[in-house]
Amino acid sequence: MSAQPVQPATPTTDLPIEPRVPERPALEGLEERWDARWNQAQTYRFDTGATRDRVYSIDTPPPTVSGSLHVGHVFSYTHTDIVARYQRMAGKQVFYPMGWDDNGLPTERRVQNYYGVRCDPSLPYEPGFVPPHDGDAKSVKAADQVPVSRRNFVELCERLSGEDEKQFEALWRRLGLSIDWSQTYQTIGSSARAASQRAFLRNLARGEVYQAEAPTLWDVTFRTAVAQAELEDRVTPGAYHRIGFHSLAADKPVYIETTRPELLPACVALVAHPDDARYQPLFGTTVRTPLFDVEVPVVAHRLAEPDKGSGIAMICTFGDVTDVVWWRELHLPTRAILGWDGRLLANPPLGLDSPGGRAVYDEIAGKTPFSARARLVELLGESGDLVGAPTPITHPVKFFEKGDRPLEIVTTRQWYIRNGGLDGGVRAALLARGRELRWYPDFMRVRYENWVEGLTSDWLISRQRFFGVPFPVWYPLDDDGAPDYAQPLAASESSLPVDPSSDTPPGYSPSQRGMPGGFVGDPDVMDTWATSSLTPEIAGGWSTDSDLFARVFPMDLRPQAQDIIRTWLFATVVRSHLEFNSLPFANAAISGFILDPDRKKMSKSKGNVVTPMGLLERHGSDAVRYWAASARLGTDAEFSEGQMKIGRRLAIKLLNASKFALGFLTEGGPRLSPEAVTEPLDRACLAALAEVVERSGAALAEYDHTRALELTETFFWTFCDNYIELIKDRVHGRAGEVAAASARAALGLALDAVLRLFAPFLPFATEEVWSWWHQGSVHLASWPSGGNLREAAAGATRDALDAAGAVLTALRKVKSEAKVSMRAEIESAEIGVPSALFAAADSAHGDIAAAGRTRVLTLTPTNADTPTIIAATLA
RNA sequence: GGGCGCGUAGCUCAGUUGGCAGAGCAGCUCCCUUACAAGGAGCAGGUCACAGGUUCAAGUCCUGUUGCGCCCACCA
Repeated sequence: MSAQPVQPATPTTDLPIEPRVPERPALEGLEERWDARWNQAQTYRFDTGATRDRVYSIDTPPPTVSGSLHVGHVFSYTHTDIVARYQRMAGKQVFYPMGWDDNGLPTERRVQNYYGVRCDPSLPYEPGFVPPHDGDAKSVKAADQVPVSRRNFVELCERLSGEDEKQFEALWRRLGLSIDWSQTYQTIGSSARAASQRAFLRNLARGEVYQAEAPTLWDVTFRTAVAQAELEDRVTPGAYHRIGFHSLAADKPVYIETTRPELLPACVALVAHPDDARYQPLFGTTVRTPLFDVEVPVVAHRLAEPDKGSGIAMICTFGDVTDVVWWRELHLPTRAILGWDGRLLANPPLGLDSPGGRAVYDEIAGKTPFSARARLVELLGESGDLVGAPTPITHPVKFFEKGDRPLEIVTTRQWYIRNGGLDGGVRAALLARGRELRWYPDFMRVRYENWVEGLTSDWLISRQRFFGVPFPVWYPLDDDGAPDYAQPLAASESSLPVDPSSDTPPGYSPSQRGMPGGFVGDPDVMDTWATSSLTPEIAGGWSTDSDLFARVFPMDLRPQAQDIIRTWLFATVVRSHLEFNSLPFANAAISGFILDPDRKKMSKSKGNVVTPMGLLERHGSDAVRYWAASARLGTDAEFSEGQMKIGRRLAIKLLNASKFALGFLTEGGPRLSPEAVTEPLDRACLAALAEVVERSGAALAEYDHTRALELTETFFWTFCDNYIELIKDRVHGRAGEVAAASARAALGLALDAVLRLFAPFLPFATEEVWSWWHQGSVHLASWPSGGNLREAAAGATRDALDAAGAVLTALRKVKSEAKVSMRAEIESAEIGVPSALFAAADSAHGDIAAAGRTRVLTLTPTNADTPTIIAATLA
């Protein structure tokens, strides 16, 4: 994406230079200026020569390019950037790539709507294809979309994604993400397809993927199988229909209650709980289905719930996943009636033989379940088998998360990856991986464990779609032209990526496609998670750049949202566990969501929608980052422009305080010599800062950015409001040159450290100030050293700073109560100081008196907790 | 039905191994301009959801209750 540089940017020196401070420092324009400079200087470029122990690698979430970025993205990507910037300053080479997710249904739909085309893998590639529309083809009906080959479709996708990527990159740059823009990938790109197919082939060779013909949850709109991870329950209205089955063993009908009477022709048994005395006499007998007159057994199973409906249920093939369990465990026959299109099959199922039953089935064949139900309810009413009126209820129904019609269950041949859903050993190993991974916050681990423990099937990775990564396999055709699915023909790894719909398997010629004795390509594509579960491998250059891969894999960090732990995180762990027998990353940082209770009100009154770029322009990027940084990982945060204003104020304060401090460092270059710091107050300030440096760095190393920011911010306000005020007189030289030099050196040392401390949070303001008096970037400077500051403090504690600040507060209170200006002079004051603080306060006596404009200041030890005003006389 | 998280000042939230309840914002009273009015000083404001228990001592640990949010769960 970015041009290749001649050589990696040299980490430039951060030696101080003669400060050049603007007359009126401002935040405006800093984003454009510094983004351009960082880009030009390759500030964030990953050094591909760094050894693994010096590398910190991040498995960045690839945003879906067909969607749009919102404040939630700004929020969580800022958290990651803070980590990246801290690790870089802590001495690591940071591998911080960016991926674009353009694989999957959202992109497929967007390409269709944008260009007016649809993907048809049976078509040949058409070089130079020009789509019928370019920009708005939403009104084009599905039937009028121009069919194109898969390769053409993928090309259009890449073209469209390219536009989105530019906008996304512009936003990330504006936000100040320190991404290495030479490291980008697309999930539908060639290398991602190759990686996805390579991983599949290796799984296949080791027996970790397999095909099975089995009942599968099926979306009738998209006409594709759906995986367990993509399901969601929606509470949906329905109705219990009480229907009588004719019993040969009992003298009256057996009543079941069902919400899906249209599945009556698919009924293969009735089931009740083995302990249910009402139905025990019927176990082992048979009943006949109403209307269809099919003889079915009455069976017992522990999953039948006595208090649900009438306590006895009909088992159909297949109405729900419980039916599948019953069917499998009780070895029942199959009477499928639903087709891939979600309509009832044209022909009645096996065993539906009576002329009367066939006549009824003919009436509903080809109908949707909805209309078949309506007709059957009529017929059941007429025959007297339906008792009373249906009882309306609401109940949870399974949906594809992107679909809007209930899922059906259809028997199909699919590919599965063994993920522990059916294998206790694999499951235990994956649970162990979950414990091996360090989670931030730790309780998110439970979501992983709950999910793995609740798996009921292997991971279904095939989708009956056209756009996506195809399975790199073909099937030999026998002499009758029937495929032999048991003997798939695998592509060679060196040929990847392949498209079996247009490429030819090894050992065959193109003319043998579809011919007896020839071959046919696997028509399906992989689930999008089957590819995005390989982001560490794709970004890290697995099998394409083994040198890079060895330096970055396993990654150090996976940042991601909490709602895709069961999908993205778990799937990535599965693939890495199978391929490398390791975790794909050592740490997982889980972000919370953004809550916006006032969004409606805000939009209404202001008449505009909150877009990320608008926020950045309105408040400044540092301000928005400050808001994001003030929320902890894993915690939902309130969208708060008020918090952004506070961040903005902080950034401006930083500019102004820096301007003040640097004003005293202009002559003869900045003075950062620790030996010059001799005054107790100055030493105390540096001692306090040393502690902040150490605690803040420790917090960032543990992904606790809120703590780090809070520590730094608290120190900074004390620094501005108390320390600077206390030394103002002295730094001007009114207490002599030695005392002035001490203050100036301390100011310089403190400012230097404070800028580094704030750099991960406020990259623009800190870089701006840094440039006033340093060569190079603050973002390539090292994290400040607490030890150096302690050395300059020469054994002092922070007590003098705290004590002097507290006494100064007392003097300010004198003026505040007298309602006079803080500049007003006090003739004389006697302040009682807690004994424990007395020596510390007394050591800064001159500074306090000067800052408090008190001609005669007397400090007296007392037993009170805080300094108290004993006597004061205004001048 | 199971699990996880949360409940602290008007609002948003800190509160570490139990040791005198904190910050910011909002509010109130003041101070204008020699780094900064997108500034500064001061003040006021809490039954730590509720009920038990452990302890010299509980916002913090244990048990239960309750409210809110999220995740999972088997559609008869």
